[in-house]
Amino acid sequence: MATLSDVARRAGVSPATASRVINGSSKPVTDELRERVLAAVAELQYVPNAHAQLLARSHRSAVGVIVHDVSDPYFAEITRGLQRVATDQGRLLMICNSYRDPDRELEYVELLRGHQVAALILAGSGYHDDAFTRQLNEKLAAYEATGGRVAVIGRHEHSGDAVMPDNRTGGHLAGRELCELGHRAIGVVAGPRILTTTTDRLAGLRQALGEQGRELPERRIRYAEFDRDGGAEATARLLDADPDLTAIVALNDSMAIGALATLRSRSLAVPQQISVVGFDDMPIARDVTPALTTVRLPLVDMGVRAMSLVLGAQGPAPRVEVLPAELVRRGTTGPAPHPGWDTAGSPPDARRADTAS
Amino acid sequence: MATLSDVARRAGVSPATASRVINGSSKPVTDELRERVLAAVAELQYVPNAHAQLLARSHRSAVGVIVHDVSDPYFAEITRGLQRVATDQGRLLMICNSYRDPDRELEYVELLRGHQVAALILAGSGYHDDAFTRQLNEKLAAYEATGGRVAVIGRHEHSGDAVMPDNRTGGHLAGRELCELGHRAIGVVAGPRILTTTTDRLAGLRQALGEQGRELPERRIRYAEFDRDGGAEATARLLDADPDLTAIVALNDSMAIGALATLRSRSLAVPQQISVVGFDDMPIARDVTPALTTVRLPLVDMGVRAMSLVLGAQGPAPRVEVLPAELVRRGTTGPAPHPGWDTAGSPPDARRADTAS
DNA sequence: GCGTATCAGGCAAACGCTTTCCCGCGAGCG
DNA sequence: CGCTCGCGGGAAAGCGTTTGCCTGATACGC
Repeated sequence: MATLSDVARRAGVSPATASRVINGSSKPVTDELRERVLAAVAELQYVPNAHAQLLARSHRSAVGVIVHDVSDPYFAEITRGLQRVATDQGRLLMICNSYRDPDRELEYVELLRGHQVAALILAGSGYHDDAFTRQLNEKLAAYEATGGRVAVIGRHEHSGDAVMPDNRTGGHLAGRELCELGHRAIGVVAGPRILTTTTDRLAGLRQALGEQGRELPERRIRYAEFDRDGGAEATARLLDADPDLTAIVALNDSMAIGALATLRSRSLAVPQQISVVGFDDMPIARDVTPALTTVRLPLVDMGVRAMSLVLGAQGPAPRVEVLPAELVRRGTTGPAPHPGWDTAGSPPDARRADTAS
Repeated sequence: MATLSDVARRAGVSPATASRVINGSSKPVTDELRERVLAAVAELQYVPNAHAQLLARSHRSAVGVIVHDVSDPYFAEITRGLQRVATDQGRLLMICNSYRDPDRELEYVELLRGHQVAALILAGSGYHDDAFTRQLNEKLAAYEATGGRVAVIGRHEHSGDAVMPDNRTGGHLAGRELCELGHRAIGVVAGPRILTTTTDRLAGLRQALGEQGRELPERRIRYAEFDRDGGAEATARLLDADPDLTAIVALNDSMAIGALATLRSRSLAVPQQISVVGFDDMPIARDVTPALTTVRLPLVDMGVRAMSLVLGAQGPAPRVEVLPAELVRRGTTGPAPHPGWDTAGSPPDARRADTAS
């Protein structure tokens, strides 16, 4: 690889001058030398060594991002928001997938710190795991102590800046909607119980049912991976145990899509026989049939806010921005097929009052 | 940030020794000193400066990847394959999104070169743009000249190692299938015509029709963005111009999903009134209703192969691996509603011979 | 007891760049 | 005409590591 000195030599100038020309230093350079340097750069196909540059100007500019999985639409949307702000400010993003492995998350914090990122953003649910939470907090504190900025998205265990989707209210919205539609036998297809996102959403749901004097017994909840197949499988287990369910809340849209697949394979009509509510409002939600009723989270905006927090002025106290959840009614929800006084029997095939999308 | 010298000072050893302890050099160090260094590392929360390390040991280890958009399922799958191999070999991946902007692609090649990546993988369609192709080839050649390895996925304009999905045969499969089902009025929802992927798939399709003595006139093709909304819009334009279409080929699954949305909004029954074939077999294809008939590409495998090529032994000649496409029949295709001898009129609503999924 | 082989550990030179500081030169001013 | 000032350009000191090489000490053989 050609180096700066190669360029300088070829142009007949000092490395200092070459450097100044190449990255437009404020120090003036005569046009003639500038030309010569530029010519040399072109001839040698010179590209500065990024590591050497970053070492020399100890000027942190990149931002590190740790998500569970960028290819998961939830994070893809958040990342879009992060990118938008970062690009506007000429920042490079280093994105790492933890695949929901706490250890990997810890490793990535170190890695990114080692890469001298100016800030660190952790997106995605936290874990109910005190040992891990403590470790992570220590690492983040150490990082912040050296001037690094930190923001988290969707996890409350860290004390710094945070952007929080209102998972609890979202769960509440889903619960209330189903109650109002007359559903009583509601099953929940949940993500891993170790995730705070799961428990937060569950708590809101439970509260909504509670307000109607109902309960959400543990036997009506199935925990599985937070993806399509997890949703399919959990739904199957749920139906096996309790075939009279009239509604299912999936704690994210991927799981909801899996739930729909299972329902389809069992020939259960949605929403005539059973209603389904998702969570997140991923883009695909409107394209399944029937279109998915779900709780919308402003994902892109969450990314935008988090990046703004971290690149903006350092606040005196840690700031927490809570972003609202919103119910989006589409085609997978409808009135409960069995009125409350009827607890058994399959729904009459007549009720085809489709609430089309 | 604590530096190696800080650690060394605190442990009462030289930086050399500290370094040796920290990255387990082959050079022996007494247990006592080792302990002291390790203790200092822990106390200071020391993390080595990655840039300094990469500068010092001029040992390229990371691999650069340029894709159109990781959050697009097509690339997400490919990336999964890339990751798998890279992780196995302890390589870090730097992934960049070009968002189908050729200039950005060029920039990223430079950026990654600057970051001293050991290899470069470009995934995603090439462009019908000679000036760009030449420029890219120059840059890649310059990079290879300095010992970098290069592989491309799904583009033939580069002369180095390549992994190619068989787009042409895939298009052919889709075309033949529809012909065999008796479709004559076939519309195409295509991606941007500047992409080689678009034209390759189109060429295969055209050939299949040609073998049946049919044509694919330009008026039955609409070009749009390679995503859901592009597909929806192109389908609308297609139907407006030619309401008698009995089948639509979308050149990728995202577009197919958009096509289905448009058909639904126009109350056209799929596949009874109109058939749809997608391309790629993204995970979501089986979850729309009806499930999408599509041409499967071994996306993960493409990633695996490309990374293996680039990390494996340098071949004498550039290697090209062509991976086969395969038709996956699901629910969106069925026999043409109008027999060939009838060229007008809307389909009789009686033919409900659903080929269920 | 001396010389040599062995071994742990330190010194210092890279790695490729940025940037401060300094120097020489020509112009402007008194 | 001499002095100062401004300006373009170069020398060199880092930035934080790694690592080849050297040194001093210890152990060993003769």
